Amino acid sequence: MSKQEISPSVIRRLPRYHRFLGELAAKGTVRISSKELSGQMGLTASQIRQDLNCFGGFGQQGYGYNVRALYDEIGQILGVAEHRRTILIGLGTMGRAIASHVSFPQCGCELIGLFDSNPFVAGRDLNGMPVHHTDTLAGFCHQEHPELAVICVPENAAPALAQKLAALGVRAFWNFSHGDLRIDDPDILIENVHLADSLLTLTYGLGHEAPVEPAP
Amino acid sequence: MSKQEISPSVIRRLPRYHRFLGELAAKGTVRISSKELSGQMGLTASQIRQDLNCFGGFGQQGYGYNVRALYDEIGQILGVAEHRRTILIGLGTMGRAIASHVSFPQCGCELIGLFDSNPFVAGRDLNGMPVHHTDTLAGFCHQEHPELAVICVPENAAPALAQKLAALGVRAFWNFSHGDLRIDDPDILIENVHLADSLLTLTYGLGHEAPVEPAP
DNA sequence: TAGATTGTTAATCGATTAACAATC
DNA sequence: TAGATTGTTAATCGATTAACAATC
Repeated sequence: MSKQEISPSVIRRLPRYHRFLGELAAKGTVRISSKELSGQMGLTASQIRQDLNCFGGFGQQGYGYNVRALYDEIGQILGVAEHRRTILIGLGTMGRAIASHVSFPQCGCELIGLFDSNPFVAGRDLNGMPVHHTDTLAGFCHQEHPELAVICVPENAAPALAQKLAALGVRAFWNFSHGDLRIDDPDILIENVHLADSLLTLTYGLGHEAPVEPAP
Repeated sequence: MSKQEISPSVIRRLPRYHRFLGELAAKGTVRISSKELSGQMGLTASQIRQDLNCFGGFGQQGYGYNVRALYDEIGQILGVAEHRRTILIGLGTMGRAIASHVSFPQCGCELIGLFDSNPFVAGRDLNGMPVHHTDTLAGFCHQEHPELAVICVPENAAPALAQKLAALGVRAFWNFSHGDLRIDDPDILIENVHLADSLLTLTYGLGHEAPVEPAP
């Protein structure tokens, strides 16, 4: 129950557990054993039990886990029912795609503001939400106190923007600008997303096929 | 020089090294020590030297590493100069953003075809590239032999599509559909991108602030 | 009760860090 | 040469897997 020190590796796996359990629940599966789940997720049963036990005994010997209850527990741990006040800055292709494609409410986030520095974009709408001009950011933050900012501006604008937002009270950054964000305050959370990094692992993988060499 | 067995953790760090070195090179930095680089990247110098030595001695004692040479070496290892024939299927918001926002050439990939199943989208253009109808996929693959497919279709359509493409010779999948892809062939590479998973780590982090408890 | 499956401890494995001799 | 910094080995740390007693 108490939150001790959960290892980052475990935390990174939680959203995936949550997704799989959600799908099982949607399919009407009532109970599942760590063995069965391990088969579906491509993990070991041991690891699943180890992971879940970081947070407490959610299962029952001889039975397994109740899918719905486990789904809810993990959702609770992640905070999917929160309403983290979230803003998104930069409505280029990527910003628009993130705003439309990512389900913020399902991630415990409430999108309360969209911003762009282009006067032809600011003033318009996106999915029924008004887009504000970046110049109004400070005033907005003083009134609305967003905790989380999604950064979709060009690389050169990102560091200064993040610095400014941090000073305005934003405590977490989801960064899609090329180039890693770094803020010295250790209490500020930063998640740098680099899609190209992900693609490059495939490029690497394709380049090293069947490197079968004759034995020495 | 020979490619032995490089650990996945090292491979996942390579794109980031490549990015940082590219920026240093662009700034005109000629040489860098593992210590200096470690400071900039937030790693230990030890880890950097360990990582780079998986591939051979790129540095020079008493001097450090030549930025440009190291950048080129890592690019070489990743395969950034390749021309992996790549197709993208599904031109919803996300598909369009990926097509525009990700620099495929810089990742060693050549985008040779865009596909969508919506007849109002197929036949049109995206950034000067024609969008084909998904029905023409088989014929296209027989002629053009794409190796890599970017999957941006809805979750329910993704598994069947991937299966079909795998049968048509596609060897790597970059999957943006919600829900993990799994193909039993171990030679097929799959990179499942789940942006919501990344956002949820921030939600989790925000929810567990200052859990300072009184000492027992 | 017998069977199944967890929670949990112990063993293994891999990845990171530290240390230092080699060498530019 | 002296100083710096690598390449590389050894030590540490953390994460995964295996095993099994507890228990539903």
